[in-house]
Amino acid sequence: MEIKFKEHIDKLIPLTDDEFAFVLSHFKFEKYHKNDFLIEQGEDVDYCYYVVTGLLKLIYMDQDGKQHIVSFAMEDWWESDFSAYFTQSKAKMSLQCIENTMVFSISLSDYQKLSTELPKMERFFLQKSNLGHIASQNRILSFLTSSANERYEQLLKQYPTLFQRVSKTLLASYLGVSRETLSRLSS
Amino acid sequence: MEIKFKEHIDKLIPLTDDEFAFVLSHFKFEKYHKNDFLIEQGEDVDYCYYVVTGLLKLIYMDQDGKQHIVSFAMEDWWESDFSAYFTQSKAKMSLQCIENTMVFSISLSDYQKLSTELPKMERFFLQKSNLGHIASQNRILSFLTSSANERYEQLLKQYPTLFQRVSKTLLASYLGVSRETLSRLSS
DNA sequence: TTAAAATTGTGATGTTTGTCACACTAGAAC
DNA sequence: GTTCTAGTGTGACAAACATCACAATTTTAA
Repeated sequence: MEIKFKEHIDKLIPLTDDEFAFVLSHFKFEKYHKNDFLIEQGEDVDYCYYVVTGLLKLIYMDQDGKQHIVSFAMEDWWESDFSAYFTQSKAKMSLQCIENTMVFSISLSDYQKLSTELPKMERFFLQKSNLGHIASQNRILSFLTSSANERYEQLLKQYPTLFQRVSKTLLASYLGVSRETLSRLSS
Repeated sequence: MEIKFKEHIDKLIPLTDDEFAFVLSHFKFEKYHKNDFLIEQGEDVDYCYYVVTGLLKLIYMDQDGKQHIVSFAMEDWWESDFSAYFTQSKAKMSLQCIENTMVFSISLSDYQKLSTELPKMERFFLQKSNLGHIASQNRILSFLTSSANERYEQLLKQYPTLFQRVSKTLLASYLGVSRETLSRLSS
């Protein structure tokens, strides 16, 4: 588990073994089961998570009780309700396991401590945040430029493995169409 | 101009006058006219911009020649084609003036130098990036949960000033609906 | 194993939105 | 002033998509 985590960081910012041990001391390793909640809408968001293995969904439930998938979090992804995490406010979204999942979690105070004590990690978090921002912007672009059918094909191309791991109902919710419409799309 | 810039940074990370002078030495002050391009699709992206005054649009043009507004950049916003900027690749989007606009611009090498030499600024950029990521996620959420009509009302509530400054055609493009549909919406 | 729950496909129908067409207005350029 | 252009509203129609209903299948849990 730790090796995978180190390799993930090394891809952007190479660390010595000592540095990585120091990084690791700020994290907590946790195992969750399918359907467990890591974050629940309306409650405090104490941690940001790095997914080692498994699969999570970041969901928003609207007033009608309908679930919308803001994001899937697969292996090597960082996820949280970042807005609530950074401002220490109540969660607007829930983070729930689709599969059994193992994560490294870090509290906001440890995140800030680590960033200050080891500038390399601040650099790492900055790069990760920029990449996340870019990914979100691409998703916005796909809503602006593409039909449901095209968004479906783009997703299929970008994350081919997702389709064996996630129900079509969830995929539809991620794409922003009804499950019936998704079921009628070509390909 | 400089004072406004310093106050903007101070809101997140207070700087001494010396520190700010050092920051400023990495930036270039520029004036642009309405309809000028700061970034053109297909070309290099040499700078990231802080908008002092004025208004910009970040646009993507699809194969049919249709323009889609990824973002408006108002006073105090940071904007670029971040994907192309950070990876030093060709722009996928254009950044164009809606009004006469003044900016502070910074090259990627200066951005990296500044981040390294003054950790406070790396902290500042990290916080800005996180906020940008959160804003994008909220926009995604509005596509998932809301009709064109609701998205219009949300935008009206969040940026009431925008409506005196941009045409309805541009607003429609930002909201992801046709200009005719926007024209037919209530409120 | 067996009953209950979740998942998926598909028909019928209504709503939302896009596209094309045209008219009107206001401001910019000459 | 006049011409030109960009912006806007609106009708008619077509396409995309949502919703409701129901059946078939698979998965889950007892």
